Amino acid sequence: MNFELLANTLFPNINITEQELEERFPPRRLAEGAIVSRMAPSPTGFVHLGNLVQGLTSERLTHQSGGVLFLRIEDTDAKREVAGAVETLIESLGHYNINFDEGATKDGDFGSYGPYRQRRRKEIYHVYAKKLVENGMAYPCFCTESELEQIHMEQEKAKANFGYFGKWALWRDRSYEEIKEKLDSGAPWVLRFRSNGSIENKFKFNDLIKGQMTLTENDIDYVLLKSDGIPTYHFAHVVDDHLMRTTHVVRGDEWISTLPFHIQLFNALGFKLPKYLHIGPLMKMDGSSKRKLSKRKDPELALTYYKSEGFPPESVYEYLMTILNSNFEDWRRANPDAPINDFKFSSKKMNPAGSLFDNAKLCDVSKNVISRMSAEKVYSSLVSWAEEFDADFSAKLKKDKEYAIKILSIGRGGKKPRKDITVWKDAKAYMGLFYDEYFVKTDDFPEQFDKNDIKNILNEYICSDIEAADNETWFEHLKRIAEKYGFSPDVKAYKASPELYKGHVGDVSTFIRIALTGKTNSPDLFEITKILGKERVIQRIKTQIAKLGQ
RNA sequence: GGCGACGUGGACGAAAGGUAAAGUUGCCGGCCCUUCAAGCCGGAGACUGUGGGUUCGACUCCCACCGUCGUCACCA
Repeated sequence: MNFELLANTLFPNINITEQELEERFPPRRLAEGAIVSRMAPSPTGFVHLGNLVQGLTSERLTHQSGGVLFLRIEDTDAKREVAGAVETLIESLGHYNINFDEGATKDGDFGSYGPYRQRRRKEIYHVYAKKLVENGMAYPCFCTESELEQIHMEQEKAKANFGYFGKWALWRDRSYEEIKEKLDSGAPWVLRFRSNGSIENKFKFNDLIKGQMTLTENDIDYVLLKSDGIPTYHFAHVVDDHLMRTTHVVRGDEWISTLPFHIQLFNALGFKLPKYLHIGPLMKMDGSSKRKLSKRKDPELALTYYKSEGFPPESVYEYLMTILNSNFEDWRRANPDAPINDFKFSSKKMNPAGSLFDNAKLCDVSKNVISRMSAEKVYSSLVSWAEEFDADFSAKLKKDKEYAIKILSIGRGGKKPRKDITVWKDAKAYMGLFYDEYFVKTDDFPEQFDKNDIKNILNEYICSDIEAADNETWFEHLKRIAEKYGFSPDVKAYKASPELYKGHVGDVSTFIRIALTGKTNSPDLFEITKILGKERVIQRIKTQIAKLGQ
């Protein structure tokens, strides 16, 4: 077989040389140890946690090393492409502080290693496709879909391995004449790799996350170029990551099974193999068994879910960090206020297995993250969330910013801030008591107390100096009221001999709390009183007394 | 079915052959106390998937088995 003739027949119009490409995309001039990595998603419009996990890992690795992070759009499957997907992607990742140094942008490219959309790189792939044909390492295949199905069925029957290889590789060793004839008839064809591997051969491979793995050589003649001349993922990956000078490939571990093929391709093309980091999948409990988070079944896979629930991006980021780097939690405990980028991210600390996604832990992390924010920051984040998901609430917050910030300042600051808000969605219920329109009574008075006692105490309270100078003075009033109605002003005394009292000062404050906030738990009552103001306090309590009178 | 990865308390995960197998989260309880979802203290929960082997000694190394997940497309 004259491979050169075949190559020229297949690719008659190539007018760039490999040499020219090498020169156009020279090795990057970066400091020693600088990592070049990328995100290479398909533009399906669906951005999920897996993307984030992978993006976060690449981002940290590159930027921490003074390297380059770029965005490449794997749009080789036109069927799955969704308009506006690139924009969504950049926005979603930007939301999590993952920003690119180069790559695809909303409507173009930025950087000198492009184009960064694979479909615009068709010519480039063909240079290498032709080279492979010339070297006898690739050949056209004219099998139809149904022929391929037939092969699969026969393999199933024969209990053979699946795939296009060995005697099943129908077009692997056809003559030039046969190929030419098919070609002239206008039959569609794909370009297949001519694998020289054998599944008898195993080899060791070192993955930066999985460690040393034993892999089996690939013996399948995978498709390199689809019938439309667009490469498959495999071919595009190898060509692009070579020309874009990627040093580290971070991707999901579902790719491990085709890794041997990728390695084969790198070798066949004479490219240097990048380092690989294969990340385990995010799992979820489904009944009693684990499974990979699924796009169809699990809304929590989509990044939009976290946004609409009102998880601050920082919370999701920190939670994923606890999963990605096992020493992150220890670091965070030691440095509660340090910027997250001070953490030294290391691929060595990544777990080779897939982890279960734990919503409870995410919530805990989120509570902590929000509790450490300043009231200003909470306010602005909350408002921007509400603008999108709760217009009414957002209007209310914006109408009186100072008031909102006063509310959000309760129990904030100091070493041990309160952790009342987990997600922005919760904020309305938490803050609602300060807005008459949102004020709802959710709890009732404890049944063991006499209604008249409660009424009397509430009455007495609004007659007292409820706007006391300080918390202590205020609490003194409360104690006096308690005493007057047979409640112990001292909790210890009450516990020592409960039979002497109707209750204790804590119960008294519960009455006021329920009347004032509608709930059995709330932040500090004195603080609340100061914010609500005397008139509204009196009004709420009077309303409550009236209700009790019925 | 082939191939591969993974298997430490409910969850996340330390311990890269050496004392009672960290810590976080969740659960339970107590304390504190003007409430609590906060804080403090404590508790339960693991014969490190199973069975062999190497070793003075194994979560750690080797073998087998089991289980879970992934993958076997002109999808990525």
